[in-house]
Amino acid sequence: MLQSAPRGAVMDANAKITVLKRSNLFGGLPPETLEAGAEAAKERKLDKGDALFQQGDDATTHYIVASGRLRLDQATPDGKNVVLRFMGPGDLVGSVAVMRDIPYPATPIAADETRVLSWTQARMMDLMQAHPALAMKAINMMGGRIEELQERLQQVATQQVERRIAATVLKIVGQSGRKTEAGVEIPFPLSRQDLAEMTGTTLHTVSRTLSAWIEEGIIEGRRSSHIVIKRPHRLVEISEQA
Amino acid sequence: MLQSAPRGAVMDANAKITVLKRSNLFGGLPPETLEAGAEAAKERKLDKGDALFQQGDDATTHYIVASGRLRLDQATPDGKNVVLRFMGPGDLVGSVAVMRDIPYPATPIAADETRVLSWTQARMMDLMQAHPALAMKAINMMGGRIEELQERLQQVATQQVERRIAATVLKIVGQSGRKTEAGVEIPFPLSRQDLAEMTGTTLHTVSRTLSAWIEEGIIEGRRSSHIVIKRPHRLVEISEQA
DNA sequence: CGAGTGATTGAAAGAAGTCAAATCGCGTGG
DNA sequence: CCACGCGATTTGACTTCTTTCAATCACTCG
Repeated sequence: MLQSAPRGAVMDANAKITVLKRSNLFGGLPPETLEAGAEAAKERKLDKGDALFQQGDDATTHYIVASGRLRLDQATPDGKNVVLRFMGPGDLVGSVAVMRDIPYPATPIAADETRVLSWTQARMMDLMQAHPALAMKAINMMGGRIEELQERLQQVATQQVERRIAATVLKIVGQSGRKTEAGVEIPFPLSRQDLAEMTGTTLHTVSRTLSAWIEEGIIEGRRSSHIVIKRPHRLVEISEQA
Repeated sequence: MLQSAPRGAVMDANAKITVLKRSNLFGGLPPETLEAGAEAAKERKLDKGDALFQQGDDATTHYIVASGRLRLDQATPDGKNVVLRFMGPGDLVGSVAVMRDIPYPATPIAADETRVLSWTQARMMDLMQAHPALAMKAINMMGGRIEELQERLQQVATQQVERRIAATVLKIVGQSGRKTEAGVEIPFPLSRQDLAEMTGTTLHTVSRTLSAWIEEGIIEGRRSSHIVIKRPHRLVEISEQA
């Protein structure tokens, strides 16, 4: 029926509205705002490893993650890489750059098969004009991002590596953890390299640290692509240790 | 005349407008917006070392620095301290917390004698309602803060200490440097401890690093409260060195 | 089964932190 | 005006944490 729908599009209007309800930008707004937002949205599917856009591209589009997971990578001038954050359903991607009219400062890569909704700058402007609460939500969202960055800066600036890794794992667990029989599982692939680039260390140090945790029974066995935490409380202790 | 003006208030309406013109929030907005903003503003003077408010306080007030310099300190749960940034004339203080309705996440301390303008949450809301461009500017300001934090996170996560110190000194020079006969001067007191807390290192390492720079003739002599950079270009090299 | 990618681990080097002590500069009070 | 005391700074010696370098290993995919 919808001949113009992008390849791989499978979400109907209700599914889109459900996604928007969970999002930082539309969450808590009245139904007519959600409907207007859903109507204006396009859908796009990314396979694991695909980039949503490239760092340095002109920022023309707002995105919200519908399902799956994006890893936001920032390449440094000297060829290293920093993982700014992982983003899951409901998270806004690209909006800060679009609103400031600067190039995208990082590249979002699908950590798993991922679906996103998108709005052009113009459409989002119209939406914000028609629904002023959206602008307030945008401010709120950006404030949350600032808070998060300040916390990470503080961690990287003052804490030792093991604490940072513990805190990072716990944050991801808090955002995306799934309870299983064995413990809490991180439901998407998270490599040692990823953790290293999130915590500002090397994959070697991460590997050693996780090996020690496995030894201690804090997390589950080796070389499985999904990390399982068996003793979250112990991780909390590590993340708070003086 | 103005019996209700706070102690130490010395700015007339024009002086306030001049400050607003230079600010991130009001800069570039039409004269009537500036006038409305200036009219709604209160003034406050801080002596060196005074706190504008305390981390953890309810965020009820927006501030803009009129003159002087504030150091934004964040105390960590384990008793350390991180300097989030220095703020000078035109910079907004506290607004992120006010708009998100969360406690102030840090304490701004006057690094020197400092004057600020302030608006209650309600007054600022009225202003934003009456002048929609203000909300857009607020979004822009927050975006800039996010960018800055991402850059610092990247630095702390990937660069060695000397590079970070060099980059930090250069950033401060870019924001506040004054040219003198001897070189570029940072016109407010900046201790080794301050630099350490900005770069995530110890005052010992900062002291050693600056001593080496003095040795090399990059900056000026020791134990003077205002740092003078004699060879900025060399500092740029250090901040970019692989 | 072989290649390739990611992970693990040992050994050595290096960067920065900790501990400790001396020094300097400045303001205070005699 | 000068001695005293305090806080900031400098510096040396040592320790520790991380990284770097180098192999090896495990698992997955073709």
